[in-house]
Amino acid sequence: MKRIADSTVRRLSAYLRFLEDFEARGLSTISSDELARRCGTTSAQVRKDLSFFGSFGKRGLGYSVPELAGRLREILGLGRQWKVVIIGAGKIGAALAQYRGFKQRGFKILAAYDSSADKVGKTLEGIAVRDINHLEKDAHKEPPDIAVLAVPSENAQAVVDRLVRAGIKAILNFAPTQLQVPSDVTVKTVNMAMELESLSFALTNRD
Amino acid sequence: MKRIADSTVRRLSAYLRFLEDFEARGLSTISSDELARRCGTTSAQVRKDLSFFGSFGKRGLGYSVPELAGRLREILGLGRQWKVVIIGAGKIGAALAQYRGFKQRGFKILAAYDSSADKVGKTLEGIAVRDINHLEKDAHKEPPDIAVLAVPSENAQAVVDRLVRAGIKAILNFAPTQLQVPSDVTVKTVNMAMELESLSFALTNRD
DNA sequence: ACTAACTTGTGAATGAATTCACAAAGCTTC
DNA sequence: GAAGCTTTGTGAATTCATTCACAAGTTAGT
Repeated sequence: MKRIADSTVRRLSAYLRFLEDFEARGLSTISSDELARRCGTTSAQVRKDLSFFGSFGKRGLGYSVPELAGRLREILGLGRQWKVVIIGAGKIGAALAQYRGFKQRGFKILAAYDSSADKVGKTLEGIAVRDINHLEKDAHKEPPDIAVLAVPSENAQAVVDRLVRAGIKAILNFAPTQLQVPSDVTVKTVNMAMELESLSFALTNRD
Repeated sequence: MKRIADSTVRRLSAYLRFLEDFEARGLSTISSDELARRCGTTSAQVRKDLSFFGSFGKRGLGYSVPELAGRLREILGLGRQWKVVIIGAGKIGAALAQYRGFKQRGFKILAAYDSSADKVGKTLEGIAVRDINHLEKDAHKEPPDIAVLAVPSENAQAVVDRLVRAGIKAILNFAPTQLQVPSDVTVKTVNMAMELESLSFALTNRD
């Protein structure tokens, strides 16, 4: 299959979110034009994005909302349950542990890990905080698919090396640092500082 | 000035973060090649990114670390203090209030706002939680530059409309929804669900 | 002062993503 | 079943971003 751009995947995700709202309101079809308006893009873009995966619409009519939502879930790999571990039970880790979106979208949090003695053994929103040294053994018993990395920048690369050795192929990184991983491991970085600086740039350089 | 791509701005932000580390270690010059390696890009990309704003390096030698860091701060608009308000004192709002990066980068949090009676009047990490109905009056006295939006999706657009009317030109949005704003207002959206779904897609569609 | 080794800055070339534009196909009305 | 209105799917054209490649400037060694 042709390589799909990251920007395309992000839009598919936006389309799905909107379709789920739309479906809940009982509406059964939608045109690329309306979907585009609601998701901040253009109808041509919507159709091009979908065309990479097949043709799901009816000319003259539009798309069946439940069918398109189902196709998008399938494309995005949301048909199955993904197993997630959270690394780092500090402030960000704790905030993530209570984030509802994981369960809603079929992401199951297996455990959180930390190295500090005053966190290990506690629970965060029903999630056990385990000693980071149990990571490899636990991962061997029940391999996680995704690791959410919420540790200080200084430790991030060392933890990533362990995660990679433990066989993890997908990392959501909250540490504001560039991570080195082999090419079969996918990393997405969420970086508040970067977003704030983009806004600062935009405010500074507007006409 | 020529329009600068968002991807460029995000890289500048990454370069700056790295230069600050590098400077703290007492190193005084760096080549585009090393900067690129540390930030996950190429030397040509580094030089092209910088060339939009001037020429800061010395041929044969590289860049002065403190000078380049200074230029980047200037370009990114970090020379001044930006005033920030947080809208929504729920879990995400509370997590953001304690985020150190704001102060570190010169972003001053003026206040948090919420509509629920059991939050208003409390403080979050030394930040007053005020009634959302005071927003307009407060903004008139001391106009915020940036609003961080941490309210439920359902309310997000209504709040944004108020923010826009109050004169705010930059919004960092944590609600997983597409916001409508006039073209002179910049929005950056941080969307966990989208990142997770990108990872799910990558795991599902790898060769 | 000359040579060798580096490294920048930048047009030109390439590659990637978005937009255009229109034929093909579906519905509705008469 | 024909005319009129709608909307998809997709090559072609365009716009945007990255990479190439090299002249020009700098340092160091002899």
